[in-house]
Amino acid sequence: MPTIESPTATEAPPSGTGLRERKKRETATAIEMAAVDLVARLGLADVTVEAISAQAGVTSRTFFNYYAGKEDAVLGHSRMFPPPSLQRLEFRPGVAILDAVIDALRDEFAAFDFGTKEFQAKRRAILVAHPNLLVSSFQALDGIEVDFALQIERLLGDEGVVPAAERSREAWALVMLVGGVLRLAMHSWSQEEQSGHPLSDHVDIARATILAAARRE
Amino acid sequence: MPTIESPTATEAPPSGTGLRERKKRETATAIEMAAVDLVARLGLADVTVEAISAQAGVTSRTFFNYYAGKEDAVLGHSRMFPPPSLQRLEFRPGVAILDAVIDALRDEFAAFDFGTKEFQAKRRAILVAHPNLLVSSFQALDGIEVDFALQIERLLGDEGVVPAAERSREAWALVMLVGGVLRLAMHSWSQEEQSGHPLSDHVDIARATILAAARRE
DNA sequence: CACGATTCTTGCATACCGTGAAACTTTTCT
DNA sequence: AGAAAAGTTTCACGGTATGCAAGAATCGTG
Repeated sequence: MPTIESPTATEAPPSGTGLRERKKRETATAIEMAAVDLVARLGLADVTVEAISAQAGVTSRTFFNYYAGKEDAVLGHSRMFPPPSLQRLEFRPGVAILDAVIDALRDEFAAFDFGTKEFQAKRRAILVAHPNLLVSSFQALDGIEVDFALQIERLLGDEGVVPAAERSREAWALVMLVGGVLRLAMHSWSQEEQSGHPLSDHVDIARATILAAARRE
Repeated sequence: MPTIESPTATEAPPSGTGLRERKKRETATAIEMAAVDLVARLGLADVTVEAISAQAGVTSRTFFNYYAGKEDAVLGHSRMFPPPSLQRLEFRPGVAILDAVIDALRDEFAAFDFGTKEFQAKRRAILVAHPNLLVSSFQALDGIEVDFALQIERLLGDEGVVPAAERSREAWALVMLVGGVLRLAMHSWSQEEQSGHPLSDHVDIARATILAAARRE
């Protein structure tokens, strides 16, 4: 081995190790910043991938290696980094599955609050001007819902309340509920005047609101 | 008046009158049929707009007059005919707003069941192979959600239960709930083996499932 | 039915999108 | 240092989507 091993590094470093990984992250955020900046100033339609790439200092071909299009770049959904998964989520008695799933997704949402206040404000403005972007946000990220449904079905099995025959339908219902909660949270977050509460607060309120609405009927 | 009035036609015919309107509908369904047929056989990626247009007997330029892309053509979301609106929906005491809204959208869903059994089966197969299409289906149809939220807010005002300050949030929560119900219905409909129950049945089941899931927490 | 007005289709031109393949550069590992 | 792995660039290409102007079909009216 050439260099001295970093201490407590026997465990495989999952990310952030090495220059390569760091540069990848830098490129990803550079593109994301450029995309948010340009789209906030000119509008989604009047910004080309080429312009974003130029401002980020890469070729447009590289852009497409990271993001599938402007929309994903604005939202920060890079192809290079895996989408969230519920694989490691375990059932805990006393914790509602809906809550467990939403909590598990908090980290993903935290990424939306990264950067300066100005940056967040720009992104919020974009989401106000282009509400359709919210749809693809944290929902239907290319089959992610299927994974979610399977994992939730597994949790339902561990819970043991819902009969096996109903679990798939029930799991998909929960997926749709979670999706609704997250989208509502994104909506109120984007509508908020000035930079206010973090997204996680909006998630809590959104969950309470949707559950209350469902119970009112 | 040039021609003899058709009997019982004192009421303004809202649609389907005239040769022009009929031809428009014919062209729209011709494109839709061609799109579903080709995509079912070759897959979404291997079908070009040009191929769909050719099979439908129009130019690709005309195709784009009717649909924004293959996806919309497969789903039957034509630009020529306005998306559903809740403008005319009125509050009725004793009828839950969620139910009223869903009922009002039934007609749109009926359109999904049109055509031969084979045609419906083809479309179901497409939706199984391309679950992402479901996302854009009856949700976020280019700002339709904003209209929905406003109309639901109006209904909430007529109902008079929710305080005014909470109505917007509540309305959006209902929008997300309705969206979840419709998407769940579409999902189970598309997953169904063989041509089975009409979509409206799936809507009823989906609504019950989601509300039950929300109440279980 | 004949006329103008409206509406839809078409063809052309154009810009952008998104991907594959091969050459080249940078990082990693030993 | 040198080979292997990973990332970027260049080039090429087909598909997507829209604007515009000319032409054809339909509608309303006298």
